[in-house]
Amino acid sequence: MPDRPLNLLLQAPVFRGAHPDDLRELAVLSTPLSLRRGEALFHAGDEVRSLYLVVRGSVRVYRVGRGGTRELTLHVEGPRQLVSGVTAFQEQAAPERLVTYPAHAEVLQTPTELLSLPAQAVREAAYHTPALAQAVIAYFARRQAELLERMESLVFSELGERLAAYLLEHAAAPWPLPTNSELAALLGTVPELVSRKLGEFYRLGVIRLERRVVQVVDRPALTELAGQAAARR
Amino acid sequence: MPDRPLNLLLQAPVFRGAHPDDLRELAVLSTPLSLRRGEALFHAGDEVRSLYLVVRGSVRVYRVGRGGTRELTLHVEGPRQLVSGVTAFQEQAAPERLVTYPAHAEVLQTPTELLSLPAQAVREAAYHTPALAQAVIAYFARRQAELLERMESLVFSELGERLAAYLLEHAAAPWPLPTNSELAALLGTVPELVSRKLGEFYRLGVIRLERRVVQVVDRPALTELAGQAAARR
DNA sequence: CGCGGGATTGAAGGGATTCAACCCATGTGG
DNA sequence: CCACATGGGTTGAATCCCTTCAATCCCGCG
Repeated sequence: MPDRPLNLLLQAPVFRGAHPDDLRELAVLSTPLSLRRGEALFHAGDEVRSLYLVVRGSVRVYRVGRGGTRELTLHVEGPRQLVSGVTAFQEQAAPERLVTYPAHAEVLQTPTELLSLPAQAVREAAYHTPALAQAVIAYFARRQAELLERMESLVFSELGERLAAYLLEHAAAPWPLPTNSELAALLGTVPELVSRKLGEFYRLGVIRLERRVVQVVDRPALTELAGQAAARR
Repeated sequence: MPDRPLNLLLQAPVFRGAHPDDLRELAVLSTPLSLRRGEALFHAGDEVRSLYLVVRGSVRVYRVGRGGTRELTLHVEGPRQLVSGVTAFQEQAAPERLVTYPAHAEVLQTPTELLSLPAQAVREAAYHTPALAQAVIAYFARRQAELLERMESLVFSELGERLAAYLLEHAAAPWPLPTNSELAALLGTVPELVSRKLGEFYRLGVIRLERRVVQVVDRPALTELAGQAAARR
């Protein structure tokens, strides 16, 4: 089916409200790619040429610090979400100063399917189509609000609160936890601490944990533990 | 002079590259206001009706946490900069869900002069004028990159490194320090710690400090102290 | 001269970090 | 079928930084 890319684009929140005609050209220019868990989509410092729409699977965008011993996950993007969407709109300040990715991106699930879109073309489309401009700008604004929330919880909340908030977000049903390393990167800490805190919650009886499958038992208590980290939801 | 607002708008980086005709309508709708140090521009939770262009003076945008005992300064905006620029572009998700400021804003200098622009009109203008859309989007992208830098340094660097980096940024000549409270809010900590670290740097001989006027004496050493927090500049 | 806001300093305590050891499940190859 | 390697996970202990509360100091100002 030749216009499947177009449908995918139309369903992405970044382009919400756009008319099919606005996206037809981009759909033609898009190229699909499929990666497996652990594979890198790009590295920090690479030149930005394209942006990626997740079709299936998920991608983690992260930065490394402390001489590589530590990672901070900025976003985890699932289907219909954009990777590097904001960066791709940075114009280069000078001809010799290339725009580069400010973070790394790696694939979390096998298989993960993506649509690669040329950054230049997307920019052009957004500038010249009011509906697209509106959607992109609104998307950026949402993104920034999310980043601020993230930043605030990292600065103001302690690890226990952040972990409790994380657990509450996914508490609908028992679900398998990511590895402690991944959790640590999400929460801005190290695997050891995640292990300790999880054990603490377990001993308190607010969660059940068996073979990495976790279930929230005492939601009020967990909400209490999340403190103000959860107050905003 | 009736078209002074227009000139101010034309000089703002947010609207860089715009044609005067694109901004004429906005200039007419703008209203000037003048505030003094300590006065609030808006509070978190207020409905977003306008965005502000700083003409003279400076404005601090910050969030409070830990039950009000602690503040985190997100940005300090000077002349030609926009306050609440990103938030003002958030469309309301539902008719009953107003868009509200996610942070507080207060004036740092007396006098601070601003131009208030109606959010709705600015949005419309940006959507329908390609040059404006381009400028606004580029501005958002830049802003997000800055936020990421900020977030990274808060997560990865220790207080001493952040303070050293801050001092280096302003090291061109001796200059008067803000109060310790303001510094603390910028660095994500409390005034006591700022005092301690400043004293430490002083005893190390890397800065001179007299009546709140600071001067970087040993720049290499300070760069060393800033560690990776300065490596990216 | 006393007042008040900010700055400094001390001390107690807690959370986070780091390094290291150990466990456990899985998978591989002899 | 077992030895072994591997990658997580868990736990302990030492240390460090940050936090918090409180006392004191300093300086400008009425």
